[in-house]
Amino acid sequence: MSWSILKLLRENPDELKKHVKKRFMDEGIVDEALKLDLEWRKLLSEIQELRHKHNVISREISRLQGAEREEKIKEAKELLSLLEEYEKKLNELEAKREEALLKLPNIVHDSVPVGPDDSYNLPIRFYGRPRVWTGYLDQFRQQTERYGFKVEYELIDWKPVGHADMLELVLGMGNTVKAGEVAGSRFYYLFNDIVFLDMALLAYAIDHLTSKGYTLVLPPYMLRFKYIQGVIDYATFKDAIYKIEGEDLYLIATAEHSLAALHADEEIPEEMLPLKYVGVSPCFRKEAGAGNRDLKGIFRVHQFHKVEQFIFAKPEESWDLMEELISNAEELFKGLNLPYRVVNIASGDLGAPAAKKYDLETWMPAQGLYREMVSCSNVTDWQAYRLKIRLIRRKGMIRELVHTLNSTAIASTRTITSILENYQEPDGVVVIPKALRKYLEPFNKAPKDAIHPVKREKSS
RNA sequence: GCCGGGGUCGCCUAGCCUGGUAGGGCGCCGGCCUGCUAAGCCGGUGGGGGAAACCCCGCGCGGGUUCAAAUCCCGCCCCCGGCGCCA
Repeated sequence: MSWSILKLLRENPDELKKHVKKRFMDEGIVDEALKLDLEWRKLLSEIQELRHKHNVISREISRLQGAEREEKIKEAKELLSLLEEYEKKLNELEAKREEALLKLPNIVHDSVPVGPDDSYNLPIRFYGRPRVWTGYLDQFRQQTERYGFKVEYELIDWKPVGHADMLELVLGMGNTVKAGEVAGSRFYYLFNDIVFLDMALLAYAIDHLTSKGYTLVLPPYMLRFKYIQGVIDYATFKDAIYKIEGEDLYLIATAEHSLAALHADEEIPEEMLPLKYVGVSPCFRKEAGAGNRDLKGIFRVHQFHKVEQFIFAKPEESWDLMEELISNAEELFKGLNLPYRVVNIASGDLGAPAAKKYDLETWMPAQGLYREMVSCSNVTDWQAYRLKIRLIRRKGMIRELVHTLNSTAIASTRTITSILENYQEPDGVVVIPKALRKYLEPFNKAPKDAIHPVKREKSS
């Protein structure tokens, strides 16, 4: 099993450094990993030689009798005490090497824009006709024309109410204050129409993707450390992952995690690939690194529902399949008629697992910004190495690591915020996207055409 | 949670009591043979180190006993059956 990153580390460390440098990470991690790998291999060879000697003697003993036998047993014992020393050193070295290897990020694909942060993210296409409030026209242009795109828009002279105020004040269908008391900030209670909307969004995404042949999965919401470590890097682990006290269990931050683990330690015949899944699960995130960003409302929260696409692929197919994933997500947002752009994420803003990442960002009329709704990554063999997910080539029975890819289909609360802003009328009514009506139909009390502002009996 | 049975190469299985290089079947890969096909025959079929020869490791995971552990001992995980509890 040959991990592309380890191969590159050994054969061309300078090339690997270039990739690390593109991410604006410390190249020292490459030197460190290389050094430890070399030391480990050297010591391993020495130990294997000693073990060999011991094995030879041990086999002799079984054929010997009397004094000769006693002599050999003594010799074997001496070898063992030497080995014990060496092996202790090896174990230490091995742990350090492992740690160093797990720190290595994926390579950066050639098509990824190079830059230290999200300001270098590159929009590659736009869809829809955003509603732009006159006050935001300049910044709208900044987010479109600066990149050479001429995006048609509808100019409006009223400023839409932000999603957070829409939810709690205008519609009266959410309560983050009470949730803050009982659970903390970034939690929420949602009521009635918004809950139906949440469910309808999930059903819409599930329906769309299963129709395309994706296998529907309800996965575990918790995983053991071994598998969590297999799917994310340390930074994500620290910022996002909740632990169950007293148990080796961690709450997933996305169904991606459980879906990746679905084939851990397995060999997949190449003719079975690609394996396409659509998972639905709650997502739990600490948002530890978020500071005060998006503190209001339900845009950035500790728990939400998400429909997630996940593919296990042959390496030669993964880049085409990444395009399939993002276009699936685009179909969903086109269906909702939410104006969006697709952004090629800059090298410095990529997570360690991803070789390339697209975000789908919808226009948020009340913020005057395109905001992330979908994240779509080709992780190549980064997760497969950690989880030991291999494919078998029929020709020659060769085993190699699969590529894994993941993409949001719909994240419920975030998409709701987008709907609250984009489908908002001046009178506070929120029109329901036509594509969702079908999924609201089965419920008597679910809204079908629009969500109406709360009636305030004593208001002026 | 308790009692019992189990976890061996991609899959199935032998070996465990009685410690001494893990055997067989299926599948798959490569080859031979056969006018085609089937059958048959031979070899291969886990991970790692090494330029190679070759060597090391590997029987759910982790420890222990031993010159030597799939095999004996301890802890943990998972599966099956029974009992209990419970949505």
